Amino acid sequence: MERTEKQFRKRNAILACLRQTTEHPSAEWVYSQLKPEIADLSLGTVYRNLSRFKEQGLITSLGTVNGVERFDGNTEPHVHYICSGCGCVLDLQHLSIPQELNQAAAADSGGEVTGCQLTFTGRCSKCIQAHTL
Amino acid sequence: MERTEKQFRKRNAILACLRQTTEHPSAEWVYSQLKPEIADLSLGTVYRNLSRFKEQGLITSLGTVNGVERFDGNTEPHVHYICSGCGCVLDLQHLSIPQELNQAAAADSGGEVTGCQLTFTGRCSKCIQAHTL
DNA sequence: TTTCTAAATGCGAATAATTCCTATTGACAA
DNA sequence: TTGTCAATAGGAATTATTCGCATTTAGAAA
Repeated sequence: MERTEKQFRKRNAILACLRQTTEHPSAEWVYSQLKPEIADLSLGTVYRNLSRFKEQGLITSLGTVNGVERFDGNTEPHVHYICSGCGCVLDLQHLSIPQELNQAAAADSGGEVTGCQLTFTGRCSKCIQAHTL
Repeated sequence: MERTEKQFRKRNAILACLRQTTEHPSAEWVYSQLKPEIADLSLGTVYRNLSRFKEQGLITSLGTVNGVERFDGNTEPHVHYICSGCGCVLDLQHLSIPQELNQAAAADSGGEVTGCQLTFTGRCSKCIQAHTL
């Protein structure tokens, strides 16, 4: 197990990074976080593993914000808020996605439904304040 | 008006293209649709105008599907279904976004809410059928 | 008409996020 | 020790999108 620890050291670090933050980070962000402690980490590895995690369902993608893809280590269905000013992403803890919609969506689309995303956009409080100053 | 017609001929054609289709197209798609009838249309003009329309609120963006941005000429709030197989986008006509959520989202985020997107993902009926064959 | 200005565009270069390719390394089995 | 296979580094390649600049055109002014 010491061996597998070493074998998957980078992979584990990348996943752990996603799990520990609420930043909904980009590949670059993960890279810049881990690089100091893992000197020989390469950006390609971050991309490769994020893509693998995504297809394994270990993480999800929020889509792109300002042209860069953002990931979420929390796979529980929840609602997002994306600020059009600074690009930050918040979890809206007090809102939930009505689960009965999934069946309705499957019926309406005629296909199968595997995921659902509810996202609000607007200017966050920080951006409003900064603009007001 | 004949003059303005000519002056904005390409711009109008691009907007009309978005309005007339339910394809939720990309810039390239719009370009390839219009190019035959407007021989001297350039892709840059399509990008430039789509971006302008978006910031004017005349169209909306769905975000990217397989790395390319997709647009919607229908600005009425409605629910989308994106197929992870072929990348097609459907409008779910029989579902609606609970409008009372906007206030709750504003309260929960602490900022202001200007938009909301509800998107389902899965494999569309065509892709299921193709896979079954 | 002639001239001027500003907006719209074409076209090709530039940018930047992401993916791809190849050599290398390390883990494990035989 | 040898062989195999997965994981990775590093940099090149790809590609959607944006930018810069010269050109055209509409409409106003002279």
